[in-house]
Amino acid sequence: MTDIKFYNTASRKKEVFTPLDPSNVRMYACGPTVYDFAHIGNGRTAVTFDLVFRLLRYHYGADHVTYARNITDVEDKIIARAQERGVSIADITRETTRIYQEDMYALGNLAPTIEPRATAHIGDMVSMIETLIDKGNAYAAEGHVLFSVDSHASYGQLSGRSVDEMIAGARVEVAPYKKSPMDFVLWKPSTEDQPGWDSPWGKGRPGWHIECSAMSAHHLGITFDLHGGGVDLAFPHHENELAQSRCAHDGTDMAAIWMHGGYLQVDGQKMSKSLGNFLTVHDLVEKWPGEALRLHLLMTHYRQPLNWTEAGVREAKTVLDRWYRLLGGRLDAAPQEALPPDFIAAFSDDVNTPQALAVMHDLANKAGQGDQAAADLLLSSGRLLGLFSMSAAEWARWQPKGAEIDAAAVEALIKARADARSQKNFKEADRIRDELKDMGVAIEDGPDGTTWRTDR
RNA sequence: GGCCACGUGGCGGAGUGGUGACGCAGCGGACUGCAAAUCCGUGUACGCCGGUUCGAUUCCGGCCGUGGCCUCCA
Repeated sequence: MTDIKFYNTASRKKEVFTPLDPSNVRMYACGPTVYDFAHIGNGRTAVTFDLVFRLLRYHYGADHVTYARNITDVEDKIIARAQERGVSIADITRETTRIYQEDMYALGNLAPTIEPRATAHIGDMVSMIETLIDKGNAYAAEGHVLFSVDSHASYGQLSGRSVDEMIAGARVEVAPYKKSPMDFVLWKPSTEDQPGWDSPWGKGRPGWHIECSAMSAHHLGITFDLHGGGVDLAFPHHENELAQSRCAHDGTDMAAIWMHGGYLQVDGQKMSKSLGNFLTVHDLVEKWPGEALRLHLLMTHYRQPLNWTEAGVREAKTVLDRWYRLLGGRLDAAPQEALPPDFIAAFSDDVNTPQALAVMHDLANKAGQGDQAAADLLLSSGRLLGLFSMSAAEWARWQPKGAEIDAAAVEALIKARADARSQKNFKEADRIRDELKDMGVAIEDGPDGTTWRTDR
C-alpha cells in the first residue's frame, strides 16, 4: 500500500505516517469560535482537514478514523456579540453553530465524527487545571489560574521560539499577577453578567487553550495521531495546548503529528472588514456552487499561501463544467471503488491536491477521447476529494440565489429560435440566443436538438 | 525590532541537480448557418546578485519583494 506522508510542524519535515492504532486513527482540528459567520479562510482550513480525514478513511477504512473538531462556545467575543445584539449567548452560539455546519457541508466537507462543545466539558477542564496546579505547572492568582511557562522546559519547541526572545519582543502590557510575562490563562473569573461555572477558584470560565487540551484528551485519548489547525494557531494556541497536555500527562506527547494549513488572502490583500474584502462562506455559497469554491481551494497545496480571487473560482467552475459534461449519466451510477494509483500517490504525499488534480485532468483528456475506464477513474477520484455530488443535470442548471431563471420562458425562446432557424431566419435566431445569454442561459445545438444550461 | 514562510510563463499552480508537469486564458484547425460544446495542434517561466557543481529553477550565502506570528485571528 502507498505510504501516507505528512509534513509535521514539530519536526519540520515530511514524515511517513504510521498510525498509533490502525483500527482507530484519531485526529483533532481546531474548529470555530461561534460568534460570527465563517470566512473563506476558515473554510480553507476546514477543507484541508476534511481532506486529511478522507485520505485516512481511504487508507484505514471509514470506520477506523475518528475526527474531532471542536466548537468553542464560551469566549469573550461571544459575550461581546451577545451584548451588542441584546440576545442570549445560547442563541448566538446555537445559531452560529448551525450556520457553520451548513456552510461546511456546502463546501463538500464530511461531518466530523465528533463536534465537542466547550461548555459540555467544563468539568474536564477544571480537573485538568487542578492536575496542573498539583504538579506545579500552574498557579492561582487573583481569581485567575495561570500556566507557568517556566515550569515546562520545552515550551516554545513546537513553534520554534524561545521564551526569552518572545519576552524581549513583546509589545503587550503584562498583567501584574503573572509570574512570567508569557504565562497564559487557564481559568479566569466571571462577573455576574458573564457566563461562569463554579470551581475551586470561584465562579469563572476557561481560557481558550485548555478547552482543546481537555476535549481532545476526553474524546481521543492522551496521545492521538494528528492535530491540525491554521498556521496562525501554531503560536500561541497549539504551543499552549501542547504544554498543558504534556504537563498534565507526565510528559507524554499530545499528538504524533502537527499539521498547519497556509494563510489565505483575497485579491492579494489580507482579508479584513475594513478593506471590504471579507468573504464569508455563507455569502459565497449563494453565488457559486460549493464545489467550485472547494476546487479553487484544492488548486493550491494546503501549506502554500493561497490568493483567493473571483477569477480563480470562475476557473474552477469552468473545469467542473467540463468534467460534469464528460461524466454525464455516469454520475448517477453506483459509486466506483477503483482509484488510479498515481492519483492516490499524489493525494497521499502530504495531500498534494494540485498533483492529484493533474492526474484527473489527464484522465479527463483520455475520457474525452472515449476511454471509458478513464472516465470511471475520474469520477472515483473526484468523489474521494469531495466533488461530483450532483447529477450532470443539476450541475448544468445550478443558479445563484436571487437570480432564478424561468425554465418555461427559456423553453419557449428555444422553441421560437428553432422555428426561426427552420425558416433560415438566422438573424432572429441569433437575436434570441443573445436574449437568452442576457438571461444567463447558454445554449448548445446538438444532433438531438438544443440544450441549455446556466452560464454567466 | 525578533522569529518563520513564500517569490515559477498572461493568470492559477506542482515538481525536479541535467531531456521546459498540469489547468485556465490566447492563437491556428476540424465541426457548426454562425456560435456553443467537443476534438486536434500551439507559444511563453523558474525575483536579483554571488558561490558550490561538468551542469542549478532545484543546494549554499546575501539582497529585494510579499505575507504570517510575536496581541485568546483558520
